Amino acid sequence: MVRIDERSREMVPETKDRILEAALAVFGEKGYHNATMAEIAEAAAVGKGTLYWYFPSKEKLFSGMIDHGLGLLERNLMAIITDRTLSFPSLFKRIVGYYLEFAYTHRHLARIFLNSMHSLDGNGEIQDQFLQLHNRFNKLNSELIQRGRQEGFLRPDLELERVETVLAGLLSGFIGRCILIEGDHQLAEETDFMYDCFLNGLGAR
Amino acid sequence: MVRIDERSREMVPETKDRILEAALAVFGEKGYHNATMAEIAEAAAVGKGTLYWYFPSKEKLFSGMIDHGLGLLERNLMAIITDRTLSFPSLFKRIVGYYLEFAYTHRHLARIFLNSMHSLDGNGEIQDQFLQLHNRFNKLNSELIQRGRQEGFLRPDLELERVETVLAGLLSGFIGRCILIEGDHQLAEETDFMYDCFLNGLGAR
Amino acid sequence: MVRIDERSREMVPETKDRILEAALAVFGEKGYHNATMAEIAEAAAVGKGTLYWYFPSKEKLFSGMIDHGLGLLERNLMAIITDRTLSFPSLFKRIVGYYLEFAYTHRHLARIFLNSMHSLDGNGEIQDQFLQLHNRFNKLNSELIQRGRQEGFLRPDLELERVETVLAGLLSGFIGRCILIEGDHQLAEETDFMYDCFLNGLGAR
Amino acid sequence: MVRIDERSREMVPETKDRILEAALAVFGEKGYHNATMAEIAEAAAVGKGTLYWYFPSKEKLFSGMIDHGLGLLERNLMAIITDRTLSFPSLFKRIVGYYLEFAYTHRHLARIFLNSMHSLDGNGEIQDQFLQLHNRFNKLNSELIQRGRQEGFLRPDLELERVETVLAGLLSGFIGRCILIEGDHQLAEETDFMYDCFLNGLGAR
DNA sequence: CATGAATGAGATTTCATTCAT
DNA sequence: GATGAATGAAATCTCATTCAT
Repeated sequence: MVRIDERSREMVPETKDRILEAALAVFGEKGYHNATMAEIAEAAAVGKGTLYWYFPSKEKLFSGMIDHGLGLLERNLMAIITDRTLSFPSLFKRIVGYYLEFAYTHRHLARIFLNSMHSLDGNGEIQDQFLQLHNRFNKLNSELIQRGRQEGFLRPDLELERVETVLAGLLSGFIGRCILIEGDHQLAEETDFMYDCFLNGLGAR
Repeated sequence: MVRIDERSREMVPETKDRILEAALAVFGEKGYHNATMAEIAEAAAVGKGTLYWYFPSKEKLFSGMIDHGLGLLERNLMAIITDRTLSFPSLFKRIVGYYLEFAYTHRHLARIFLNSMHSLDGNGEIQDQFLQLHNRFNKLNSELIQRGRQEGFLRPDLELERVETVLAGLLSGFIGRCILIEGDHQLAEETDFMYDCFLNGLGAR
Repeated sequence: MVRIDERSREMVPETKDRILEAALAVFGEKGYHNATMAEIAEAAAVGKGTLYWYFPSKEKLFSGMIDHGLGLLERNLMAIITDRTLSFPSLFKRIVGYYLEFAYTHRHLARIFLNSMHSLDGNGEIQDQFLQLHNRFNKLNSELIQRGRQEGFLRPDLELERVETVLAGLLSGFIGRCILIEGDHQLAEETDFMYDCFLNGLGAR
Repeated sequence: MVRIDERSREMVPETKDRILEAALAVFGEKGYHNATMAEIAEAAAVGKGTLYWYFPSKEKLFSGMIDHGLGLLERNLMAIITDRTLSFPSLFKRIVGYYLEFAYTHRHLARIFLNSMHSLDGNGEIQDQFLQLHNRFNKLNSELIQRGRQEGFLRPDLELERVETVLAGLLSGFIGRCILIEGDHQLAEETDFMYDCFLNGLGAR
């Protein structure tokens, strides 16, 4: 009659969401170390102890928030890239456009994502998580590039890694602008520009 | 620009350098928050109190270290860009090549530099310093781009800001690789590739 | 002595027993402070809130558990000592034998009992309870000793308190061994030895 | 010129002693868990942080205090037992007398020592330390017993372990009285009584 | 100039207890 | 009667900073 559930605590999804939202806001605003659990609790309108009912440590809360937030980005990008009906130009624009749109609508997450690449802020486990995350996104970008090659849009002689670096750099640059510059962005134009730039460069003629 | 208001604090340059080196090593290895003044003091082989003779706070030490380290990069880039005898292709390669070489030989600094772009690590004052730093580097890049335009190497119709973003993104991508990937890099090749990519893109034909 | 002032709290005896058993197991295994109400609830297969239906606080649960567990020991020892048909040697062996047997079959309780003597674990109220408990057991031991005296088995010149101390010490030593040493003990032999030791000492001849 | 001592922090013996004294007083009064670092700091008239300059954790402070305090007892008992000029009766009385005297003058330590035998208060490492401590004292007692045997004062047929248990029990009983009962004790008389009791028992004749 | 023992504000974390369901 | 999500007081511990020497 009484069931002991030693696996996981009973959780109220609504509360968990409030905590994740608050964590995103506070971590995104002040960074991992400058954010305090007290602030997050206040932002989530729960007691400090409640945070620990849902996440065993500050670290896991941060990491859970990352998974929660960037999981959406990853899944959506996955959905786009596995759509085999899109030709490379459309695919590129869909992917890059979604990156930008996501950055635009989730600035906090985007900032954390950019920071995470070379950051030493967190501790070992968080670093690991970020490393794996970047590997997954890189693999996704790599897939995009290979589609471009197969369809003959990209120079076939180039080392894959270098092309990945170019794409990652461009994304990082433009996502960074979405974060830094307030006001609205012409995402579609920006995307077209990136496509043009990626394929044809910025040289005259 | 030269301030002489650190009134009567007598300093031994040798000691100050040791501290700056130690700060670079420790901050570069562990990040701002995970580094402790005790560690830096030990690495510099001075007492903790001595750090405070030379720098009034952890924050100022960090910021002083940045100025010290990236000042060299900035001055050398300045020297290159003010050389009006170089044509755009040489200029581009000299600038970009020096960025990469610097990143390669000063990994800690390069990592801190990349982190700093979107980081929330430090507090307000450090953020400000980083903002100004990035503005200066961006101005420098902007200068390079405008030389390219004037000499007719770059499409004249493009918004300057976008081109800046592309250049910054490419640099960020390739500097990131210098940091992440151990072993030696073919910096000259990499530079040529970036030039090619920047002007002609990666599209077939 | 029987109080009926726990007014209208309706309790299911079966549940209360499960809680007491669980409390004994957990407190006995980890001590008062290292045991948590959550653990006890889980061990009892009830919700945390249920503990508070039966006991108003952790402290009272602990203290209730002591009464419940050691009450049995006390009542049985009482039954033995009030048996006026036994001569001192039999009485001593019955009493001591029962102490050892009880310690052997209720290690957790025995450990708690031994700890309690000089422990500072709980707070004031628990200390008081332990003090009274030890006074009662001491009175019981005292009774045994006086029977020995009356029947001429013990030296009549000795201060009662000292003899009590000797008996308590011996019990504490041998009960401690029951707890520390796994495997089976020859309780009957041990009891005989204690009797011999108590009366004749361990000196040669 | 500058020596980096990575082994251990520079410590002021006077301060360390104040801390150890304070720790003894507070732990001895309230037990491990009920004592707080804040209280100990206040009792030692130092800042909370200073405790951590001298001891890396509450646990190590406790454990350091034990070593410091009981080390004296152990060394002095060792000195007595290695004196081969003493015959068993004198040796026994010197040893037991010193135990009692120590308990009498260091009640806090004695209480902690008695508690420690079966306590579950501390955590794993502290338990280990106590285990080793008790083993060492037991070995010492064992040595005393064997001297008694060799010199023909003790029955040769008895199992050593049982005799150890008797001695430990007696000590525990009488040390316990020193702690519990205020006012002065006739330590010499008590010692003589223990000797008598140990050798001849308390039986009539 | 240099030192490092001392400090205490502030952070994370635990857990007995409550109460709406 | 029973539950377990929620709470917050209180504890441990860190570390930038100070200051007497």
